[in-house]
Amino acid sequence: MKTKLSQILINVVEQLKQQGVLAADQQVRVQVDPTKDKAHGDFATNLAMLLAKPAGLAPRDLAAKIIALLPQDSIIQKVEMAGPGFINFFVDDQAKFAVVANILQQKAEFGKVDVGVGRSVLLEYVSANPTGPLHVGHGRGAAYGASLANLLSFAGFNVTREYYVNDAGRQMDILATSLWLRYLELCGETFTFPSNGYKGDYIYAIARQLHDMRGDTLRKPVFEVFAGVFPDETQEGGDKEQHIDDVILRTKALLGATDYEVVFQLVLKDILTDIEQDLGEFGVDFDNWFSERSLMNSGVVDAALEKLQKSGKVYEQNGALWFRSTDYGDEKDRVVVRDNGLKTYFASDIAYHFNKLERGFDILIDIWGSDHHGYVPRVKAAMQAMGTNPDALQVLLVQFAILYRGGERAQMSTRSGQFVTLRELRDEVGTDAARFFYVQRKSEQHMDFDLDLAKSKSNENPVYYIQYAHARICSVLGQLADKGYTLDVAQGLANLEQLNTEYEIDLATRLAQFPDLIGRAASANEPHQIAYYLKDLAHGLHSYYNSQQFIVEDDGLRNARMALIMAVQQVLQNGLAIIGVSAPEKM
RNA sequence: GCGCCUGUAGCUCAGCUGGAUAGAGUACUCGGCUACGAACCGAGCGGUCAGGAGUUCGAAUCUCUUCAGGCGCACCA
Repeated sequence: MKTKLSQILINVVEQLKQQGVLAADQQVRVQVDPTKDKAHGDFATNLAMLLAKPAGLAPRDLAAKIIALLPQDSIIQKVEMAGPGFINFFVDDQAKFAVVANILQQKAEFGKVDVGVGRSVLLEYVSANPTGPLHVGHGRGAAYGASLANLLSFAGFNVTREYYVNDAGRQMDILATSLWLRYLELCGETFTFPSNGYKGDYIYAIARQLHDMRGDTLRKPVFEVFAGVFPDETQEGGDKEQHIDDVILRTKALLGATDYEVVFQLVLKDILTDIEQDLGEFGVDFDNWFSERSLMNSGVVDAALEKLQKSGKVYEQNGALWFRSTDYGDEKDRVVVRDNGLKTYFASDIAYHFNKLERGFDILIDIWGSDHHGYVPRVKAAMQAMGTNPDALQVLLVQFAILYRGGERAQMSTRSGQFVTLRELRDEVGTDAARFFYVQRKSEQHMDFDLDLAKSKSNENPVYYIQYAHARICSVLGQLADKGYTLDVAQGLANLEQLNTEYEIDLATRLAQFPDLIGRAASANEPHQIAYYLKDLAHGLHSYYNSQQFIVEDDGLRNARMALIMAVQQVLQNGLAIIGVSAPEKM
C-alpha cells in the first residue's frame, strides 16, 4: 500500500519535471508516512512542502498541482490537502484487509524484506573472556546480538554468527594458575590464595575434576610455588599484579609445558562448554567459535604484523613494536608487541579483522560493551593500514546494565566471584522474560536492571502481555470446536468485507506495517523496534477481544474474524521469533 | 583536560533517516467479568522534551554552547 503510493508519487514527480515545474535534475526523496491521527487519513506525504522552494511555488499551490496529477485508483478513496501543504490519502477500508490473505499464505515468511540484498554479514557478539560463567552483564549483548542476527537474516542479509574466544593472553594464564592452586589445596597444601587470582566457586569444581583425573601427580610443595615471588598486595610493599605474574611463571616452570597445557586446556574447555550450553539454553547460538590462540599459532598474527612492517606502518621504540595508528586519526600510536616479546590483544585483533574480510564477508558487525568504545578508532586504523575498507566494519556498542538489588547498585566482578550469573537470572525469571527485558531497550541506552523486580514481579514484564495475546487467539480457535463450529479459512477470506469495526481496521493496518517495520529495524540495527511493535499489536488484539464476541452465528462473519485473528497470531509468532521469545498456546 | 554515549510524565522507557495536538507501561483515581481466558479492557490525572542560542515553512529530532550523569583515554584484555 505504502510502496504503491510512493510509486504513484514518483510518477507524479516525473510529470512535474516534464511540465517544467521542477528542474529535470531535481533530486527527490518521496516520503509517505502512516498518519498518527485518523482525521488525516491513512497515509500522508510532505512532498509539496519539500519541493515548494525548488519549484518556486507556495506549498499549498504545489500540493494542488500534485493532487491534480494523481491517477484514479480504486484503493484510494479520497485525497485531501491539509495544513501547511500535506497531502493526505484515505485508503478504502476493504483494501486494508488484503494483507490478511497474504499473511495466511506466507505464514512464517510474512514480513521478510530484502534490504540486505543477499549481502553477507559476519556478526560477532558476546565474545566474553572464557574466564568464568556468563553474568547478567553479558546477557544484554547476547540477547541483542542474537535478536539482531535473526532480524538481519529476516531482512535479507546472509548472516554468520561468531563468538571470538579470547583464549590467549595473560588472563588465561591467571585462570590456569588459579585452577592449579585450587588443585593444590585439594591435595592438602595450605597457602594464601593470590588476591588477583580467580576466586569463583566454579574454579573449585574444575579443580576437583583435575584431581580426579590426575590424583596427586601434579602436586608440588607450596614453598617451591611461592619461592622468590614478589609479595602480594596484602603484604607490606606488595603488588597483586607482580605477585600473580610471578606465580604464573613459577607454575609454568614447575609443571612444564606439557602438564601446564593439560591444566590450561581443562579449564578452558570446561568454561567454554559451560558458556556454550548456557547461551544455547538462552536461545543464543553461533555458527563459529573462533579461537584467538588458533590465530596466534597458525602464524596469521605474525603475517599481519609483517605486512604492516613492510608498508612501514610499524616502528620500534623502547623495545616495543608500535603501530602508527595516528596516521589514520587515532589519538596515539599503539603497541602491538611488548618489550617482553608478547603480542598484545590488539595485534590479534588486527589479524582477526583482516581474516574476517579475507573470508569474504561484505559487512562486519562487532557488538562490544560500551567501555570498549575507545578501541574503535585503532581497529579501523588497522583495517585501513592493512589495505581493507574500514567502513566495512560497524561497531555496535551496548551499554552495561546497571544492576539494582534491594534498591542499591550491585557491583559485579568476575575476578572476585561476586556476580549474578546469566543462568541464575534465567532460572528465576525465565528465558522469555529475560530475553524480552534485555532487547526491549535501545542498545546504546543505559539500562537499569532491577533484579528484585525482574525476579519477584515477573508478571509485570510486558512479554506476558504479548504472549497472552497469542495464547488468547489459540484459545479462541480452540473454542470453535467446543461450540460446534468448524474453521473455514477460505470462507473467512471471502468474507473479509464484513469486517468493518474500528478495531478490525486498526488491526489490519498494523499487520500491514510489519514488513516495513522489519526493514527499518534492520537498517538501524534496532531489534527493540520489534518489541514495541508487538506490544502495540497485542494491545490492538486485546482491545478487539474486549469489544465484541468473535464467535458469532453468522458463518461468513465468524470465519472472517477467525482469519483476521489468525493473521495476528502469525505476525506475533514471526515477531517473537526474531527476538527469541516463545509464542505459547497456553499460559 | 580530551573523546564517545545519555538527559522526554513521579518512576522505567518509545518517538519510525525534521512533520500536523509529544506517546506507552507503571504509579495514582474511577469504571467494566452469569462473556471466546480479567496475565485483559475503558476513562481520568500527569510534560518549560535538562537550560540557552541558531538553521527553516516546521525542531524532542540537525548545529553550537552550558549544565548533569555514565564510560573511555595502558607495553590489560
